[in-house]
Parts: sequence; structure tokens; C-alpha cells
Amino acid sequence: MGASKTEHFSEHQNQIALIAKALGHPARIAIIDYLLTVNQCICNDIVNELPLAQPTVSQHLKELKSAGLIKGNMEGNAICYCINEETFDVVKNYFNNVIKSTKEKCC
Amino acid sequence: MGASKTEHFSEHQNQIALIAKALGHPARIAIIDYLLTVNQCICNDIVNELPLAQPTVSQHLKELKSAGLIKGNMEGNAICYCINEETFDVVKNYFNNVIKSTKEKCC
DNA sequence: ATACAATATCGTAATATTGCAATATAATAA
DNA sequence: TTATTATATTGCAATATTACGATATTGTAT
Repeated sequence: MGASKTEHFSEHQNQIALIAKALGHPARIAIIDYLLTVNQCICNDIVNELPLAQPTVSQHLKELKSAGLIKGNMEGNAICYCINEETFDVVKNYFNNVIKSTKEKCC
Repeated sequence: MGASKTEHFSEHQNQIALIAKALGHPARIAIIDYLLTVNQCICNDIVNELPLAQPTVSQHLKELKSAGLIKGNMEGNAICYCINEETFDVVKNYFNNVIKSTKEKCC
């Protein structure tokens, strides 16, 4: 087939997978990194910062946004993007919980 | 094109993206969840636990393993898989750092 | 209105992922 | 040896992702 069988998994599993998938590309990690370095929200500068064409960056931003990892607001004819802390909290908690739940090594 | 331009990004960015990508599928999150519920290492049971055929599960396990998220050891003719805490620590630290570095909201 | 700047969308080619049947491999048991 | 069990690999079809040129959209300035 090729399509993920999302319907067979729990909502939480799908949620974590969706967020992780959105972060599963170096360009998107680079965008997050960049948003963290500038404490003001940034718009077009991301295009100049990355070695990718404008439509490609736009597409990556769209995916980060649809996963809830960033927020974007119109500001004149530019768009102001920034980190959406709440979604990062969800995965942060997931990973903290994995570590906490991991028992002693067995292999 | 279609291939990711990994060479343009930092090693750390590629590392985080690679791990996130491996977690970007609900079946693989389900495998991790399952490994956490059983405090003994588990082998074939994963196949019975998931709504996927054995070759598909085998493939998902391979990806989790190659991303360093799980370890697998032969044990007779079965294989014992378990969480590799070290790799989870890497992403845990990444997310904790993102939260810590996030300044006040601006959008 | 016209021009310009910032961003998004469309269309398309290259590549990667997902899923599984069929088959192969490897260890153990009879 | 032969059978059985557990897992991996191969091959292939369906689908998704990545990247970008061309073009559209939207807001601001003149």
C-alpha cells in the first residue's frame, strides 16, 4: 500500500507521531533553531537563512504550523512566525515519561 | 528532486531530525509504548500486539534500531528488543532546551 | 491604478516510505 | 535429518515527501 494505518493506533500515539514526523527533517529543525536564536519573531529572514528556495521554505513552515509547532501572524505584508511552546511541551512530556518509565537494561 | 539536502545542515540538526523521523510513525510509537509496558524485553510478541504483518513490523523495528532508539539481542532463535535510553536522552535534552530557550510570546 | 515586496499555491519530477506476499535464514526441537 | 518457530530480506505496488520554477495572492508604497 503505502499509506499509514493511522486508524489502528491510539490518538496519543498518532499525535506524538505527527509532531515527530514534522520535526523529522533537518530544514525544519533548522527553522526551529533559528526561531530560538532571534527573540523577535521572524518572517522572510528564514528564507535567507536556509539553503532552500522560497517555496520550499514556505512548505516546511506550513508543515510545522499544521503540526502546531509554530504559530504565524500577519504583520503588514510580512508574516511573523514563532515557536508554539504548548506543542513542544507535549513532546517534552512524552520523552520525559519514556525516560522515567524505562526500567533497568535487559539486553 | 525529492531527496533531503542533509549536507546543508549541521550534524546536530541532522541527528535530531533523524531520530524524530524514526518516531514519526504511529506504529513505531506503539512499539516504544509496548516496550515500556513490559519490563522484560520482548521479541515476537510485538507482531501479535500490532495490527501489521510480520515483515512490516520487522521493517519498523529495523528503522527504530538504525536510529538508535532500540537495541536488539539474539536470545536463542528469538530476538530481545529494548529501549535504548541514551538516544532518548538526546531528544529529551533537545526538547528541554527548546522550552528553556523559548522567550516570551511575540505573535 | 501601478509597482513592489512577502508569501502562498500549483504543477511536476525525483525520491522515499509504507505495507505485504513470498521467500530466505537461523536456531531449536523432534 | 526434518520440522518448527522466529525473524529478516526481496520485490513490488500504492502513496507520501522533497524541491523548485512558474504563477498567484496580498499588503504597502508611490
